[in-house]
Amino acid sequence: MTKHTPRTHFVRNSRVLRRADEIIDAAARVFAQRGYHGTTTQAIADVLGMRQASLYYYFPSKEAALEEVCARGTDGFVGGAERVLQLDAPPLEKLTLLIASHLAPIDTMPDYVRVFINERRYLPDASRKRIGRKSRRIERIFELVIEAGIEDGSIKPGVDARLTMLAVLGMLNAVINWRACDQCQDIEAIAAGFVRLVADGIAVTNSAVKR
Amino acid sequence: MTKHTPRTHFVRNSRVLRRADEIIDAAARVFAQRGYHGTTTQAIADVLGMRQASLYYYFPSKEAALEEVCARGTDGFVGGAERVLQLDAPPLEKLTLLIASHLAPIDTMPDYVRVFINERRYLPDASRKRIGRKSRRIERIFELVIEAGIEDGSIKPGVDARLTMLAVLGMLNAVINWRACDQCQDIEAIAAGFVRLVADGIAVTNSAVKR
DNA sequence: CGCATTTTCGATAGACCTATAGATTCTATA
DNA sequence: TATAGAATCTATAGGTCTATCGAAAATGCG
Repeated sequence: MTKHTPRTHFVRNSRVLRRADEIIDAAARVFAQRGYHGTTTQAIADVLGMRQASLYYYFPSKEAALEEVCARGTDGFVGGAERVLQLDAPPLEKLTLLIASHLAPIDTMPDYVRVFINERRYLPDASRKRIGRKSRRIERIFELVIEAGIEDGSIKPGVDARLTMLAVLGMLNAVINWRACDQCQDIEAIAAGFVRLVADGIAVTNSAVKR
Repeated sequence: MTKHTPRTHFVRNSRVLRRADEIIDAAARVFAQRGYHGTTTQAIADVLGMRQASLYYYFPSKEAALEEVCARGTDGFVGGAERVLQLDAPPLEKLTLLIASHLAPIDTMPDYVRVFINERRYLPDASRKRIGRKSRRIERIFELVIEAGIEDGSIKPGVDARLTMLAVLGMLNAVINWRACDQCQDIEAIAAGFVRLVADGIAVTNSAVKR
């Protein structure tokens, strides 16, 4: 009753929510830079100019902060992908939109995405599985669209949908790791380049000559 | 003079070398699984059934072990890529070989590669730069081969060599992260699938109809 | 302004981790 | 088998980190 018990971890008014947001944002930044285990709660507090202990008014543990950062990282992806899947468009166009949609969070919230990609494996079992489900859902959406393309004849029949999906997601997720240091290409150009690569390949197919 | 000073860290006979190898191998395994900062020297010792303190007979620090693991991780890549570059073959064939060659270490020494890819950023400045140079060399080799293809007309003139290189390395390096959990496809099939994707794309180019 | 509530703070317990030091056991050889 | 040197051990200093607790400051409301 009269004990300390900040109910804040359960009920949250908008002020608390906003401050919690700032903390999550700082956590995302530091986790992204130094990795989860390489990050001290002190470092997170430093970003905000507050004391290390004060963080615990908003979050029960460092692990909980990681969980929240990862959750926001995935949601950026899932929402967009799910929306593209619902569209009424030919598969190749959907794939184009999926690629652009997947690059969006990488562009707008790179820290969250980076943490989601690189640090989610350090989550406790329960939440890692939850995040894993979303992650597999994203994969499945790419796979479904590619399969649809094979079925309607717009994608080559021999193509391995699963392998292609893994390849495409691989190149997309890699952007997170080179965008920072590389000559920061604009995201539209990257998307366009990827789409051309995936759709048409880079080889000059001199079909008349070759067969 | 008569002090303890095990010279082992500097002079190494073959016995010491072999044991050091075992330790590095254990370190690679644990680093790969839990990340550098998530790994305790105790966990490395556990793998070998030896005491935590005994590791320090072979290595001056945990950081030095990471350095060695990363070095071996890169060397697997660089050697192969450099050899392919020297070959006298058309660019597209070189690219095919580069892809296969890059997948080889991922297949045969996944722990080292994983650590190299995910943990190298935690190396101290000096060695991180050294590793970084090798890493950039690998990128450059892919880029050179693609550029050569553009010049000799076997690769489409509009292709962005740098972006393509980043895409290809992205999909290749991603293999490390799904090979373990996914239905472990054989590496040859993965290589073949990637080559087809990169060279020809997945879209049905109904050139007669489309233009 | 005075009081209740919310938010932040200082201090630190308790756990854990790297790396060192000196003792001890193992190994090989004469 | 006695001995030197190599390899491993036990113990722990010294440091860091998370999370807690109760006090203090800030906030907002009557």
